[in-house]
Amino acid sequence: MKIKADSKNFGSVLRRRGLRLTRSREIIWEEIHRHPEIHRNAADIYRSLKKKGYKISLATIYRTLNLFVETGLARSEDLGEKHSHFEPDTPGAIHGHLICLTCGLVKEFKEEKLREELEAISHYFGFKLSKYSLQIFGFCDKCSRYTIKEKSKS
Amino acid sequence: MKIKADSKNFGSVLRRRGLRLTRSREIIWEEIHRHPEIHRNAADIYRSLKKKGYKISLATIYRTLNLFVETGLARSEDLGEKHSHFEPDTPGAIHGHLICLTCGLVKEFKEEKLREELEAISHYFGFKLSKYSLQIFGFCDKCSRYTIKEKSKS
DNA sequence: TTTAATGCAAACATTTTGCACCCTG
DNA sequence: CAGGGTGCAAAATGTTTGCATTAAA
Repeated sequence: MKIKADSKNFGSVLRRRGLRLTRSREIIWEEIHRHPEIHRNAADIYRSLKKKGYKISLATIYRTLNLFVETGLARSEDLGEKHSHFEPDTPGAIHGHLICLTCGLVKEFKEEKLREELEAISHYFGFKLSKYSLQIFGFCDKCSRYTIKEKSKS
Repeated sequence: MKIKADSKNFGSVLRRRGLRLTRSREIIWEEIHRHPEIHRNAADIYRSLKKKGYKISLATIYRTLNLFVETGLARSEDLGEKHSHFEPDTPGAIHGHLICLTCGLVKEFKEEKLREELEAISHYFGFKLSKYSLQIFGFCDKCSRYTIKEKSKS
């Protein structure tokens, strides 16, 4: 838990851009750091904060998350559902996701070799890699033990 | 152009499932095969067919594309825009996309080594790989020659 | 104080759906 | 000619935005 250190960095990133460090932004920042491995969507975050007694509108959640993404403080991922999922963006934390098509389990993985390979591919096609998004869909250990596959309702 | 052969397969896939081979389905099938490398969204396909004189509703386009995806005849990709893009799904054609953040150019690539690597990663985490989705965002050769980067309006 | 940030509701964009009618098998 | 397929319009979803109000700096 180095939320403190992150928070400090978070504040300075905003200040450097002339943006304000508001209570709402702090709360949302802390919320997405609480379980960074669980990539949450805007509505989840909204409900979660409401339950904790914070009255932050969904519009503000969206504006704040987008602002985090634009300033490089967070990233937005498409995990095969219709909404976006958000996660803190720590430098060098580029990774992929394994997603179970049965139970919806999401597991992060990070492979340095893979990163090098993607950079080589980009280079080969004359592209300058900026970021990548990699999702592997399949069936997790537990779910692939059963023959009957049911659709998860995400 | 082996649309003919594909069409035949297309018909039998439907029949095998007790689905009907309608004119609409044929037209949409041919349309997504016309330039399979250009991944198009539902609205594009709708406009394109309308221009050609086919009166197929957007609802049918969606229902048909979803049906194609469910039966494994096509795949749906998220290329960083708010809508989905569709492409024919030929077996073994699993690939990634390089997407230029400036001009929107989309280039497909296929790397056998990469596929093996992803399979190894899945295996390591106890996942059975079913499909994957890989997007590399960056700047294409042409666009990275200019220092001033403008946002594309996709 | 001044101007960015917020809440609210309305607007948007994309995709899905209910229902009456149509057409394939 | 029965049941799946289609068009149309309405609904559902996820996200953005205009505007008046609030609150950082």
